[in-house]
Amino acid sequence: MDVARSKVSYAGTPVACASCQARHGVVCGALWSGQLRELGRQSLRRTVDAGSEIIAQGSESSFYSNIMRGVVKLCKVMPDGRQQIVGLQFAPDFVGRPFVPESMLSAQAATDAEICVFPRDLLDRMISETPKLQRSLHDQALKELDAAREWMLTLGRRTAEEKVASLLHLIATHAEPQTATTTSFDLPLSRAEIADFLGLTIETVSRQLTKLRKSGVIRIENFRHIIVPDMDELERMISA
Amino acid sequence: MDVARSKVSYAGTPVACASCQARHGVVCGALWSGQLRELGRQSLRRTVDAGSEIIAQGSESSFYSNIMRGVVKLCKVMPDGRQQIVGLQFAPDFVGRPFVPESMLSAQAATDAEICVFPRDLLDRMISETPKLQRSLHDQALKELDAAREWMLTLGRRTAEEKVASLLHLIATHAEPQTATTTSFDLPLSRAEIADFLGLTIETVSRQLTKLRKSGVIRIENFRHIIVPDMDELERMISA
DNA sequence: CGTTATCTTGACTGCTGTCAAGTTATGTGG
DNA sequence: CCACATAACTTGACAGCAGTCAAGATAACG
Repeated sequence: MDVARSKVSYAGTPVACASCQARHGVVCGALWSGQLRELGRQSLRRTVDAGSEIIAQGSESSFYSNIMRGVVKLCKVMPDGRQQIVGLQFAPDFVGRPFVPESMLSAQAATDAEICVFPRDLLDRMISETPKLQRSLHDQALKELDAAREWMLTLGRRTAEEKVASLLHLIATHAEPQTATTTSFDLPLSRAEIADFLGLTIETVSRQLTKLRKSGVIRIENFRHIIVPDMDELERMISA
Repeated sequence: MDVARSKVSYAGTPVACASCQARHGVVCGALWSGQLRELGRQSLRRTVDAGSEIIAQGSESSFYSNIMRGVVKLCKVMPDGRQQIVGLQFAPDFVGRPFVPESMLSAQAATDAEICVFPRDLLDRMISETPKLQRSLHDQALKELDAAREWMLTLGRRTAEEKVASLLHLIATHAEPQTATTTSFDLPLSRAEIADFLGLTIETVSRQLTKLRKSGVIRIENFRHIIVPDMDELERMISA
């Protein structure tokens, strides 16, 4: 792991867990206090900069993580350099591939992020001992599968304009849920990353964002900040 | 379910299970004999014609299935008719979405097929009582997730030629595993279905198949039967 | 204030889609 | 067995959406 670019501190006791973002998340929410204490003892928090790699594609990883803050992108790279983002994960999601140590994809921080790292073999043991944890991780896998298949529809059958609208909708609904029809958020991805998520080029992404801006569906401030005056109108762009 | 187009017979005893294709599959391989007997009592075999629907998108399904023979396609349809195949399943795979009765996708037989159908609430109960079964289904979900993400790379970043080669490779490695470098198989999908799996049109699929045939990578007999003289050469077309 | 990274915009190319015609396989009725 | 109809597939001509290449604008950084 890319320890050089991260600040490390020990989260030695459940005291640290008490106020944790992921305390009631997929993993920790399924543990009883003794297990939580043991996991807390063997876990550590890392602050990772945007762009730094948490798991490398093709490598053996002996760790799992929980996302405490920030956004993590899951990415596949081809030998010739083409790449495709195959998933976005938000706090307090779990990151890792249970049961298979070798990762077929890379996980990188898309934004500055904070993660809680713990040993693979410890969690694997807890999974086998804790049906509730197994069920919880099973649920998370199924949700990721649903999301992946939904995105396959976007990649295979939507136009560039619909793709960009789909991404904005995904971010808007996952990053910071709001009640009003007006929504605003910071994009956790650069134009290049958006292109890699949508199967487009940077230029096409930029052009479609401009088109959505000129048609009044969104406003853009400072490249990264997006304002959606009417979410219903954005949803109509997706036609599904 | 589309019972009208299927022949139904009861598989009342584990005797029927003894010679079953799925006996050691994801579900039945994880049950002890008492459970297997109960599941056998409440399950029934159906022979389904190619094209018939097993689960409808947006409907509540109270059944799960095991595929005994044939190929099942998982498909998402947009309101305007565009559609995307998001997964192919082969015997002895499990079909269904545990824990969520409403299906966000349709499952249809791609070829004539035989499936074993059993009640959702019964299996859900067995899952909660049987850690080994939970684990087995968790494994299947993770494998489907890996496959879905691999296909996202194909949909987003590969050319039409690479997409068609990827599909042939997928079928060749899943349908009938062979040892020799020469491989041959029947396509379980029509040109239209291939197009819906690859995010292309029928015409582009046809053109790329012709191109692969003229370049000697494949031979085509009777539209559906494909011969791959050298699998390595096919893999080189995919560049990954 | 200069340098660099990121993003936008424009001109043009080309891959894939659209539309249409032709071909091959399959099934039905005479 | 043949004539016909239908469905599935292939091929060709052309169009258009998204990619490529290049220049310029904006923001971030030292």
